[in-house]
Amino acid sequence: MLTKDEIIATMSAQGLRITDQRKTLATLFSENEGYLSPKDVYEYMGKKYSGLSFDTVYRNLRVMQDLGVLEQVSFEDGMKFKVSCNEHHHHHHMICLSCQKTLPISFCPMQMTDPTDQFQIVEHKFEIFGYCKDCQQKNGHTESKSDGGFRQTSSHTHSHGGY
Amino acid sequence: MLTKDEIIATMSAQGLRITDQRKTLATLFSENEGYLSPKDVYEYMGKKYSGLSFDTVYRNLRVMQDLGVLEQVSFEDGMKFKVSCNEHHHHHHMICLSCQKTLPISFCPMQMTDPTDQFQIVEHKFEIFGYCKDCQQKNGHTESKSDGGFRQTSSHTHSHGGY
DNA sequence: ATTCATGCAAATTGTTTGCATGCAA
DNA sequence: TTGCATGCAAACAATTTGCATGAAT
Repeated sequence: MLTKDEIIATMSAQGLRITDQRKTLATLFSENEGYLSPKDVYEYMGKKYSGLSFDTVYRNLRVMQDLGVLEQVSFEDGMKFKVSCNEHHHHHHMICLSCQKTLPISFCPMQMTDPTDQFQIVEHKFEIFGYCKDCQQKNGHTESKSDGGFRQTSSHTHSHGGY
Repeated sequence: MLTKDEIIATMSAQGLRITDQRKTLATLFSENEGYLSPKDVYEYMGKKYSGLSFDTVYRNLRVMQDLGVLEQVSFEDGMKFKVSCNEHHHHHHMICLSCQKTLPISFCPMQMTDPTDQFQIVEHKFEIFGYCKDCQQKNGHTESKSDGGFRQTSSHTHSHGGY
């Protein structure tokens, strides 16, 4: 993941001004491995900046995502942001359903071309959801399938069959 | 995919009333393999029902998704709905970036357990995006990576490397 | 006849935009 | 000092809710 300094350096290199808010944003995202909603960010920042406005949060999130220091992902309950990986090789993610931490995995199932040849493949998505070591211990998530946590999209989420 | 009659039968079996609008919804989704936004549905239905209101569309989409006859997926540009697959085995999807048609694929990359053993795996998502045969011919989508079509989430969408 | 579905209006929430002021460079 | 960043207000879009009426059972 990008560090705070890498984030700031990138923004500065692109001609953006390094305001105090943006420093705080860089810190927040570099120290938090999970996904954050605009509201999460607003509430966190609001503790430090009394007159904070939502539109500035949105603007900065947008700017940082355009710059590539943040990644934007749409979840069922809206858009969320996380700091970009700086790994330059192709990789996928394991996402914790409890703390939303994401771990990169280098395994990619997409080595083959489409066996049916029906499709011109452009891109793919492969994500694993579960509970990370920390959250397994903290919350005793040993039952699995507890529906409490959020989850990305509902596509074929209904459990037909094992994994 | 579920047929119109299967959709209606399911709704009826659950005690829902089969109104004319709901019949039309069943027809619309059973005859359309792609994802539809609430607005898409509203506009289509509006042609037939002059006084149609948006909230009824939302209510029916919600009801049908709760019943399991529709699947709801969050895209970058909002929620979309498609008729459920009635295939009961575990499977994944290839989604056309042009017409949004979805084809089931039986290949599942998730046969192995987590090699790093860091994660208690609960579920996973594997989706392939591209252009189906029809759209390749119609639109000459041979270049690939044209950014015109919609695309689900932006997670590791930035193209670093091949597949 | 009962109960649920619908339309209407309004409320809520999420997000964007225009403009004047303030601050980083 | 100059232009971008911010706060404020307002616009806009997506979605939900309360209530009275109408239709399916």
